[in-house]
Amino acid sequence: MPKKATQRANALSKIQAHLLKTGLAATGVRQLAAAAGISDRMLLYYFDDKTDVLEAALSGISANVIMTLSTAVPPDRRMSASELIEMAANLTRGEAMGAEMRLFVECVAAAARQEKPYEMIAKQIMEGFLIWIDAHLDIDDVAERKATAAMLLALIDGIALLEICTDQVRGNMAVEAAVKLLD
Amino acid sequence: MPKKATQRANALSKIQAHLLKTGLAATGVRQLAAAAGISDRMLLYYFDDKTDVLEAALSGISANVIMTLSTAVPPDRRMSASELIEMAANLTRGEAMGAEMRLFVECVAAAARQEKPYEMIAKQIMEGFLIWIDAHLDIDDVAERKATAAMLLALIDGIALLEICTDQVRGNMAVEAAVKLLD
DNA sequence: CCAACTTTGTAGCAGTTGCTACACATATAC
DNA sequence: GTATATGTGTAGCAACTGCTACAAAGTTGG
Repeated sequence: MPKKATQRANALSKIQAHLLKTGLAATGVRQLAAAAGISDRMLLYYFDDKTDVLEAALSGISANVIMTLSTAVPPDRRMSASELIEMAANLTRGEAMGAEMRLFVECVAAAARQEKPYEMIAKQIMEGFLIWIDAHLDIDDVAERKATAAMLLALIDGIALLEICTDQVRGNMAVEAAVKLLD
Repeated sequence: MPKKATQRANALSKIQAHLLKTGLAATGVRQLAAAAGISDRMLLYYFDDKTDVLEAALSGISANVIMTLSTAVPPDRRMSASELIEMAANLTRGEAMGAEMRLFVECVAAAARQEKPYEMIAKQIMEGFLIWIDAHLDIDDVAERKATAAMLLALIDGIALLEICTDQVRGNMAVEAAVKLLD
């Protein structure tokens, strides 16, 4: 059996934990290797290069995010925009996905400057989220549902941004205002 | 007369243009100096260090953003949330502030990892925006107005994020849905 | 005109970056 | 058992980072 593959997987999960905890601040090969508990030499033995590491780690996290979303709500469950925003806010702002959202914002920023592999990852999470919202929105008209989904996603992402810059209080206010308005 | 001060100011404006065009991707001292058309040696003669350069440049841009906002709408003009979101979206997504918003997102991401001086700048812009929204919202109840302002700001920022990751079409959809909903 | 001060170029340091060459070990294949 | 593939440590390279020492040139006040 290929020892390489299992050790690669092992390193990967440690690196994902590291990224979720510290964000994209420490993404040097030596720092990633240290987080995985191995030498940089071995990190680059398990992976092609730095981009390969980050791509694997982040797309794994992205998959987890989608997974978390889809297991949190039964696939056939539909709800109003008001209910949905409340549920989404609870998920994204709580322990379930708080770290992921922060990391996601950093990916989007890196995507803004066309850095690899962040562009792809940011898009992936964004699209996954959009599909999830769309699937659970209780709106028949397709165009209206898609537009509402885009708006709700913007709202969720914006609240994450708001909380990074200010505090959770302001986030609460925004969520409550949105729930009340949409109700 | 202090030649240093004027040349510092000159370098600063060129660096601001550079940042607005290329984002935070090229913020090395040599690259900033090149953007200003001077040697890195001189850049660090006009400024204390790299942080000093970025702080001066970004806080200047931040001031411009606030200025743009306040000159775009007469100070005593109040409007509904619907009108306001439409106006804000026009400003932030158009030529007036598009580049600034992208840069702002990058600052927030850098702020998320507590990098200097981005934390301060991101907060500055966010607060300025919040004040502007609050001042023009036609809602009497203070708590409700503050909550609505937070929500609208989240919406605007979220739309910026959405457009970075996907496209302007999705941004349009989100804006239209928001305007219709708030109306 | 000379001394003091401001401005500028050349060169480079010490640290980090992503990555690799080389050597050696261990395991597997025949 | 010998050859081939897989794994791992040591060392280091070339490019880059922010920053600075040194020296020379220009500018100014007396």
